[in-house]
Amino acid sequence: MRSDALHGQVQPHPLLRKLESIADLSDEERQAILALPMNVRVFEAKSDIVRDADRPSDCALVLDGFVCRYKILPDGRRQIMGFYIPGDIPDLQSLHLQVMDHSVGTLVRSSIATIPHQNLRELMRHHPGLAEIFWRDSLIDAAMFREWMIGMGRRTAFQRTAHLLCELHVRLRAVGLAGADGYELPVTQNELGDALGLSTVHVNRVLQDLRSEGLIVLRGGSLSIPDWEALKITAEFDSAYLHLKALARDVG
Amino acid sequence: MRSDALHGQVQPHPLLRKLESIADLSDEERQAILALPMNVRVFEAKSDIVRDADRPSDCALVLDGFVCRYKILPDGRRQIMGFYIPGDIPDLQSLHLQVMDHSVGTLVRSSIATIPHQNLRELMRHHPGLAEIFWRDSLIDAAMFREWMIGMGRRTAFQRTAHLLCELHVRLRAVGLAGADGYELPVTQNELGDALGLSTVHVNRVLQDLRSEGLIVLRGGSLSIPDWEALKITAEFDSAYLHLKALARDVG
DNA sequence: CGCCCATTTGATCAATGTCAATAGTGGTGG
DNA sequence: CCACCACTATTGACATTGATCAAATGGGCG
Repeated sequence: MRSDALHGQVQPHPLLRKLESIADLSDEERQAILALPMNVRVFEAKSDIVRDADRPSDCALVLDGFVCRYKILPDGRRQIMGFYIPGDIPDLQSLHLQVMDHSVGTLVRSSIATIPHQNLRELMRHHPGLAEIFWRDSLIDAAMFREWMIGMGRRTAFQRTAHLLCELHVRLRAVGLAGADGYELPVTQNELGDALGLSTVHVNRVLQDLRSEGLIVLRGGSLSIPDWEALKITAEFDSAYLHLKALARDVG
Repeated sequence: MRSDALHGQVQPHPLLRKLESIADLSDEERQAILALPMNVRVFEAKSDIVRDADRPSDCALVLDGFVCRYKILPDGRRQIMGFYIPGDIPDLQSLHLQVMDHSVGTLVRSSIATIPHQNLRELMRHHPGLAEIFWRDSLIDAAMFREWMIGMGRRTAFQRTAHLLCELHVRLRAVGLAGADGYELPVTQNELGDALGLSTVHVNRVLQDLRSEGLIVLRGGSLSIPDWEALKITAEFDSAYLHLKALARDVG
């Protein structure tokens, strides 16, 4: 038994939380995770953690904050390809893809733990079960990319925006970082636009539409969702693609 | 030495070709791959290999043909999320994600080898190097999703279409299935639209533009690219995201 | 020959982008 | 505590891309 199982209030390691949201861990595996060497470093808002074309020698675990994966096109336009929250390792792929094909950066001041590839490789060599779980995590990441593709290819700006808000809600809840009816969303409309493939101006209008339909209350980076079912329906949101372990009684 | 190394003309196993395009294999690993049990089955054009919500117990290896990953939305619209060619295993993720969150189907009559999960797991248990390579493959898949997202979010229909044609060319060449200046593209304009997030009508117009600019010659499923550099430039195509092993002297 | 499917064309419409200006808002130095 | 600054949000007018609808053309095949 882990010691903090005695009182539910204690926050376990963010990475443990995350992994346990998508798979079961043995005590041994938990210990091994906790034993990983981590170099914690605080990044200011809007700064890069890893850059396009880098060849990282370690992975970045988000401990606190809000991070995104993005790519800048030749003409300066930016596409954000995913948001990452505490417990996520946005550059896990660098373990097996030497060269970064995009960048990873913070949206707000974030604390990031750096874990050498070498230690991750050793961990997985000794714990094949964990290797599977990390692989699984990267597959879920890919599933999120697919879902975003569906949105950008076939959903309206309105639906797509609602869908993103649903995704973040479910993911944040899965690691205990969202309340029952909302969460902190420290993302500017410009950043939302880059993630959704929309202009800032249009994001602004879509958000107003979502507000006026009573689907969201968004004010100063704080989002609340008065009627989850309604939002879910307009977004055509089905959390199956997140492949979370326990969705039964939860949102989703 | 593998026996067919004696004469370069012999086509090795499609899966070997594919894996060797993204990583180095030892002779032992090659043998192990060749020893995989495969159940070959021919699928007619436009038929499903695996369906959304299925729980597959094996993976599908494309031996011949042209396959795609897609999802149908509630209102019937379709988004194609990737094209798969001989050597690809489009549902590799089913190894670690129990439930399919989309479908995989053929575009043309294709022969598909079915490999039980169990055998793949055993293979990887005995050959951890192969596990890494398969993981790497799934990460490259994810990189392609990201690139498509960039296209749908931030590129015009024109650029995006050109980009897709570039991607397919490089991927087909990497496994020896494309000539120096073109390849067979057995995909209807409707299917292209579903992949690019465009209407069929618009795809038609974009293709005409590409033709009239002399960037492509497309006729009856046969694509030729008169000036690769020109197409690459208009598409802003950089093959880095495909993480192929040898791009040096090749297209890319 | 006739049919089915894919391609092509034209006309019009709707969603979203772009440009430019105006308001908030929070943080900072004085 | 206040004025100022930089960034973010909001609004309006207009431009553009790409969707939609409808119809015609073309090709392959039983």
